[in-house]
Amino acid sequence: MLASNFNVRPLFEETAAINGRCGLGTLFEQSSLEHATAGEIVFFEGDRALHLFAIRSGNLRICRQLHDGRRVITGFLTKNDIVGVSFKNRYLYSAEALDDVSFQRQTKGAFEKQLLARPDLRRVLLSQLCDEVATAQDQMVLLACRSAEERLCSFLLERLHKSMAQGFEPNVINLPMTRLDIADYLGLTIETVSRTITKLAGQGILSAGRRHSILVLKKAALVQRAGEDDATCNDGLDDATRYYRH
Amino acid sequence: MLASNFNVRPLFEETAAINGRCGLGTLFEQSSLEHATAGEIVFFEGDRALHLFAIRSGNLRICRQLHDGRRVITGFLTKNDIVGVSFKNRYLYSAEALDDVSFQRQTKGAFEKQLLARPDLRRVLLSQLCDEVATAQDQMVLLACRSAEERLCSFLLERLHKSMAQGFEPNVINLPMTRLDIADYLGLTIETVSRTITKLAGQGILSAGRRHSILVLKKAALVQRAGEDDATCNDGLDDATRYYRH
DNA sequence: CGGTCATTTGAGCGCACTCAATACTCGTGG
DNA sequence: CCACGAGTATTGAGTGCGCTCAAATGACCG
Repeated sequence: MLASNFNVRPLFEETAAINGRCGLGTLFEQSSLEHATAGEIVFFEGDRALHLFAIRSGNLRICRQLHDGRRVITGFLTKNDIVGVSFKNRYLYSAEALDDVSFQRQTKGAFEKQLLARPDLRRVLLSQLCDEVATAQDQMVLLACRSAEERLCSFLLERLHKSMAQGFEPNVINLPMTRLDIADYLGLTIETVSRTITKLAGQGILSAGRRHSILVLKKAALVQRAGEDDATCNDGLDDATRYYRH
Repeated sequence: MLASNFNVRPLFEETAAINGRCGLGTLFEQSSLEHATAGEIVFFEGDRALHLFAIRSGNLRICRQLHDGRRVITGFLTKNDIVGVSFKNRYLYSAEALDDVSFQRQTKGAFEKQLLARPDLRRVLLSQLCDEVATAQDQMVLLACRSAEERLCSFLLERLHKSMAQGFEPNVINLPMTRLDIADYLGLTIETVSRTITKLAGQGILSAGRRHSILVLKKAALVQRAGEDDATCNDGLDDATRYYRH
């Protein structure tokens, strides 16, 4: 195994800023636009991994299915994300549309070929891979030792940042996924997710208005209940001596 | 985010086979050998990430510490592993010696510079990164929805494969880590790990002899209790139609 | 307005956790 | 070689968080 440790945020913002001009998405521009509606599956876990996909609008969930029916969602994708980067013969997970999705596809061969001529994009690819490793490790920490409330608060904050970045009203969380999706992402049941949201609303921290949007009333309380918020803690870090004991 | 899906096994075996001749380890060969003993910390979470490390012998644990004292082990490293690959300013985790460890180090700059001249090694690096992403996602599935017994059986099988690959006697699991390390890796408590091992031994599946080695008596039972074993299921897959419903 | 699906709410249970005590391992020194 | 001590592991008792099963309510669409 190779343990890595990558410059997530700065590079991510960089790629976000240059997307459409220099991002990996440019490699898909000659492909025709395809569409999927809520519940449609772009590709299945186990399918031959022939293509990569660039999401242009809408949202996807990335799922892994256990043979007994249990499901884990390992991530949610949205505009400007790329999915299917792979050296493996078959996809290790399914990609399913949460709502109306439009995307472009590209064969693996053509993608790799174009990449050979673009050292700058190779670096972007690497940085996004790194981002993914870091995200996966954060998720491992969350799943390994956090309570239901901590998990949900963490998730809601993450979503709040995404929503604000996408231009939603301040303090409004946009949730394109269902409660069941959230549960499968956080390693909880749908009932526990629901109960926890209700509890937070009862404490005046949230106001769960409609199904797919939640208003945050006390962000500070949310941060506190999330335990140490990964995002805010791992970000700046330019000075030494941090939070560990020994 | 960028969701990836990589050719884990074949590439891994390739890198294992060529290690010492063409692997990433060659980039460390001019460095002097350093040593650490059990409990020593090679680098801390939060330290400036200046170096990469190539493990030459012994075992390490990779830890993340939460500010309230909880700890998660995200992986174990051993001979021929590289740690510290990073575009980030600071390490996101600590690396601690489980036993007597010898390693070589290399600055990030020198590593990257040498890599520029070696497209073959760039590919190895990428493949190992992919391996790590796949491993992390397997772990997410394990942590999100498996019982204590499933987790432990999964872990023991994983360790059994590693032990046999390293030339231990057949069906003997070598465990360089403590029960607490195992617990922090599997998202359990030390008591639950201990109880589960006792239970499996009582059922004649294991024989927990000394502290750091376990004899497997019924491997099939272990596989069955692990649920679907990720390794064996994700491996071959050359034919279509696999285990999902829809 | 009715039907379907998503969500909420309730009651009860069980797995894994916590706290606590005991037993084992292994290294060290008498 | 044995006795001792510190760290590690096992075992026991009891509890609680999140799960399961079940029913009611609410949202959305034709």
